[in-house]
Amino acid sequence: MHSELVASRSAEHRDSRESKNGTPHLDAVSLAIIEQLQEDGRRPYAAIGKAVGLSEAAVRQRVQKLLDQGVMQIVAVTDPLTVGFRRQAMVGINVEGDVEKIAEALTDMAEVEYVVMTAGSFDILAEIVCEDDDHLLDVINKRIRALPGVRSTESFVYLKLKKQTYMWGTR
Amino acid sequence: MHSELVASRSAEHRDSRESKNGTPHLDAVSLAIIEQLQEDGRRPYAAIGKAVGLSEAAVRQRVQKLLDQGVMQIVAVTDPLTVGFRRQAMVGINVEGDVEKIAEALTDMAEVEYVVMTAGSFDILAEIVCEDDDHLLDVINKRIRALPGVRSTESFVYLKLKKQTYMWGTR
DNA sequence: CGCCACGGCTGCGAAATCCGCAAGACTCCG
DNA sequence: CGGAGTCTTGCGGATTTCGCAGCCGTGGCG
Repeated sequence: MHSELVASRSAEHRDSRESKNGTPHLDAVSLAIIEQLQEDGRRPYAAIGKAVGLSEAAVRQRVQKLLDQGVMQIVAVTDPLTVGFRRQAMVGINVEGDVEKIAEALTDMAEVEYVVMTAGSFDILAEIVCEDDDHLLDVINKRIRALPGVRSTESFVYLKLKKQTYMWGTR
Repeated sequence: MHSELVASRSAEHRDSRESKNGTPHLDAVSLAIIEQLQEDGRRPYAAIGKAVGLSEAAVRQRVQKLLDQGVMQIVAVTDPLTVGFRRQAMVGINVEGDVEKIAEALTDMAEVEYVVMTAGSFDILAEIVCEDDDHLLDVINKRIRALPGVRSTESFVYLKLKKQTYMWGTR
């Protein structure tokens, strides 16, 4: 079950070439495959192969590897509001001490859907998905602020989601 | 080509029942189907049917409808940093006048991947995906700040993406 | 009440797709 | 030159997808 995107670091068989930060090297063909799947995650391998100039089996193997490596995941995405989660918020967090450690702790919370370390007036931005106000309040005040090292937080409750895309590459 | 999630408003055939805000009604079975596809966007219809207690064809129809309605999209998602976009940022924006109008304008920019209207010290949060610093600078300073009505902006450049999930429901 | 239209579900075959396997081609390196 | 590793290709067989026809429960309407 590949839930996380970044965490997976199996590193079993040494790959072609890794750039120094540890991310696997992606050639133009893999990029093209990803691009295809960003348009339609269920597009058949044969169609993708035709588009990128590869055989069906080749595409299948590359896709499988991309999934195994955690470079990409194929999933259904929705507007949470449509699916019954009525409160969402972005929370900006300031940390004293080990930022990475706090980020890890946030990662472990089920309600936290998105965690990114940033430069600027916040150390961390975290997106939270909750069922209602009580739930949201609980997560922010009882759980996040309770983490040792969290100096302060600022919340931005979502009013309306206007855009959500996954198609860099199609430009 | 369903790129946007929220924008789609075809409204051709009147649906079963809509709640007052215009979002289609989702029963427990459709929720369960979405949940299945959040785990694996390529899971076969038959397997989903077995899991939610429906025939293969029924699942197929419901999935197709969910896609057509724009309730859900099945796509590949990646960490943009891995795919060659080296600069990302969240931008908080303050607006004077029509917030919705600014949000629409942001929606039309290719580099803007995520737009949400919020309550709090920003009116809008927008996520930007760029190829390099110059590109990012250009988008923020030349394009966003140039929009009439944008009072001020604050940028949070991404240092590291720690978590990215799409599995509310699997709790 | 009877009738009909409609949406959703089921159960099939036919076509397309997925998947595993084995063999060839290519690159890199000692 | 040889070998290891990876990528690619080309198959069958199992699986899945797709389209269609039929069935059923609901709701509108005379």
